[in-house]
Parts: sequence; C-alpha cells; structure tokens
Amino acid sequence: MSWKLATFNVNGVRARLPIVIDWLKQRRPDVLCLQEIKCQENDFPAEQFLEAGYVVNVRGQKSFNGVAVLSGERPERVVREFGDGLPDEEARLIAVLVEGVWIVNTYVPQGRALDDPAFRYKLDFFARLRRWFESRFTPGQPLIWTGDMNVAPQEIDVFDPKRLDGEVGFHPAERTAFAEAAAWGFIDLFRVHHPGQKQFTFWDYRLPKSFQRNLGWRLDHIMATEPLAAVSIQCLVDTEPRGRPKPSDHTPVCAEFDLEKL
DNA sequence: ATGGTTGTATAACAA
Repeated sequence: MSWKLATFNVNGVRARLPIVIDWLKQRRPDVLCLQEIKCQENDFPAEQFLEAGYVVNVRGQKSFNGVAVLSGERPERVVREFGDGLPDEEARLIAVLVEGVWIVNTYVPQGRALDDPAFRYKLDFFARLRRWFESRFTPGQPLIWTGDMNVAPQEIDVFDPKRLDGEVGFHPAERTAFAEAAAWGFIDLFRVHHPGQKQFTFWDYRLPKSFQRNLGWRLDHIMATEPLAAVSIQCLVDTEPRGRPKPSDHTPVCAEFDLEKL
C-alpha cells in the first residue's frame, strides 16, 4: 500500500474550499500540505475536512500567509514555530510527524521586488531554514520539506528563462539561497522522476490566459531526504484544479512512496 | 507599457 503526500497553495482556503474538498475526495492523499490559507486558526473551515476524514493542524494569521497540514492519521508531533529565538510573526511554517515521517510545510516569502526589504527577508528565510534543519534533523532520517518555495530552481522551471532572468522568483540570489538550503540533504522529487520535463505549478492570474498558454513557473516542490527519495514511486503535478472555475493560481504537486521499504 | 487578476478585506495591500 503506497503512501501519498501532496502540496497545494490554495490562495485562500475559504475561497477554494469546494475545489480543495472535491480534489481531496478524488485523490485521497494521506497528507495534504496547504499554503496561503489566508485566515486565522479559528476561521479555518476544519469541519469539512474532518467530515472528509482528515485531522487538521493549522498555523494561521489574519488576511495573509498561513499554512496547514491535513492528515489521515493524527500526527505524533506538531511544530508551528522555528523556536530559534528570532521573531516568528508570519505564519509560514508548520511541521508534523506522521507515520514516522517528519513533514515540514513552508510558505516561503514571495519577495515582492529586488529593492524591497521582503527580498532580503526571503533570502534570510532560506538560511534560517537551513540552520533549523541542521539543529533538529539529520539527512539520514525520513524527512520531507514541501510547500510553495516561491523559487523556480532551473531554467527549465520557467516559461521564458531569458526574459525572466533576474525577476523575483527566478533571480540568481534566490535560486542560490534555495539550493543552499536544499543542499543540507534534500532531493527534488519531481525532477528526479521527470528529468527534462517542462512542468509548471503556478500560472499568474495577471498574465492573460497564462494557464491556457502555459506561461507558468515551477514554484511548488516536494523535497525528500535520501532514504525517502529511495522509496519514492512517483511525483507528479496535477494541473486539473488550475483549469476549474475560480481556481487558485497554483496547482497541487503529489508524491507517492513505499514506506514499507524504508 | 511597469500593465494584468484575485483574496481578504471593505481601502488598500499582497501576490
């Protein structure tokens, strides 16, 4: 029996509730990581997910950001803060231990613009994450780092690498920052299973017909340590929800594992 | 050209 994990930036969980619930019931992942829920914990529509058979853990804030993990099994542990002594005001991190696997779900800052303090905050967020991994985990344990990383790692991961070179989301500094965090011990599961495939997870609302024209970016990632990558069966992007009415600007990424071989 | 749309809010801000 395979074990399935998915990540989905929903861009407002209340606005996206019909799509997310419908998708969950069809795909039945064991774990679904959400980003940009855009609500406080008390406003999270937990009941519908409970009815669908999922346990809900949320780190929310008013209006912006916010992450959640839905899981078929109740997590043995839940972590909602870095706990590194630095300010942790934005709801961008939640981690759970489920069925022996640590799952770290992040909504990495978008960065806004190169000359905006948010861009430096984004770079620092990756460095902080790397230190956090170093202090709490080892690359030899089964660990997943997933979510909206807001970085397209390679040229193949954006629709026009020449035009977008240096833009936020594809700037060399943030590609390096992401790569250095991942170099702690993570493998990009989609790229392992689909080398050379141009496949996006985000299509900007502001570009006319961006999804239909496939003018997208691969910003959402499932990163796994070596033991988990070794038992991964598949990793794919499900573009179906992006084509629905009133979609998120992102679409889910899914991975499948044979945990019995761990 | 520095545009465009969407969600949370209920005027702007963030993405």
